[in-house]
Amino acid sequence: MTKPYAKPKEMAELISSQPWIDEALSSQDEMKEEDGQQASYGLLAGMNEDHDSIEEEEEEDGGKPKRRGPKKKKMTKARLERFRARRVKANARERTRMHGLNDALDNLRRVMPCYSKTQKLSKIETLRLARNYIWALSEVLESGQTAEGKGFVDMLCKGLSQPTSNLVAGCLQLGPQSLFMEKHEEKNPVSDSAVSSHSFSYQSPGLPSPPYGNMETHLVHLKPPTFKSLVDPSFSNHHQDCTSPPYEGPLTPPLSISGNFSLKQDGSPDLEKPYSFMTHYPPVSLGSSHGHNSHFSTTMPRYDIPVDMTYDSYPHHVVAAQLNAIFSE
DNA sequence: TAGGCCATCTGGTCCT
DNA sequence: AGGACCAGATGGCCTA
Repeated sequence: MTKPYAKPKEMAELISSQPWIDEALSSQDEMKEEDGQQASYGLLAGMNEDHDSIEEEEEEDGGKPKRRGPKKKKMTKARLERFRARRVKANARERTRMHGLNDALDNLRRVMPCYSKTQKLSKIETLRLARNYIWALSEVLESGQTAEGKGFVDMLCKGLSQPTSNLVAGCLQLGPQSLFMEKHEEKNPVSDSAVSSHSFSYQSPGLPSPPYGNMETHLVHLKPPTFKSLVDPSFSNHHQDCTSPPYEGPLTPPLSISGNFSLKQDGSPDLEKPYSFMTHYPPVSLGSSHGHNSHFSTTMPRYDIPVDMTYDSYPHHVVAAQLNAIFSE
């Protein structure tokens, strides 16, 4: 793509040498007011092109060689008006689109192991942590190990910046109680207790001694409230907070533990390689409770899940539903 | 002050 | 034709 913008210096020269641009710039100011945003150089650059085309026509009159391709029309006042109107509309749409994208990203932040209103993860770190989180949970489900300890934290922090790693590790040091408090009182566990007050610093090799968070701390942190009732049967409906509506959408697409990540040699997910969703899990209801799944390790919480639900079909498809809810807006 | 992050504007491309 | 999506450019804000 060629660079469509006039540099400030070029612009200044244009303005000083071409009175017609003054007029155009004043209409830029109008656009700025209409749009409520800063004026940029694009329109000016575009008009510069038009101006060039006018020059070309003049040159052609002067007998110089014609340039191939369609002639550019002069930027008449009517065309300029239409162009401006189109651009203003397009800008508004683009802003709306980006706001939607940011909202989805915010929803994603809320279901990450460390969510803080005051200390937001950057966009790129949010996506990296989300990738790691899904990967780590999948590993936990596949291996039947507990979601605690250095290994889990290591997986979560893979490829993250040092500050984000500190944030995550700090969050995972909190027990479920703290997370409940955080959820209900909108407190910030990171800045309030884990990081700020203790100057906690996570080093990937050589982690501080346990206890870290466990599976419960992760699941209770998740929304919708289904997760809380899953890990704590006493957590009935009246405990469900109102910060997010319950997810009522379809539980698709289901995730496959082994099929979703191409792993590198060191075991980390290889995002360069495409993966395919495998749809071998039938939709299941989470409402009933007919006993427990004996495949979970003894350190895992006991889940009330239907008997027809197998080990590898249960929690990660809930995670999938969660992700589905996030991105289905 | 440099660098990171972000919001916005913009033109190009693809799709309906 | 118009909208969605994308990537480049730009300037503002913040922090080390």
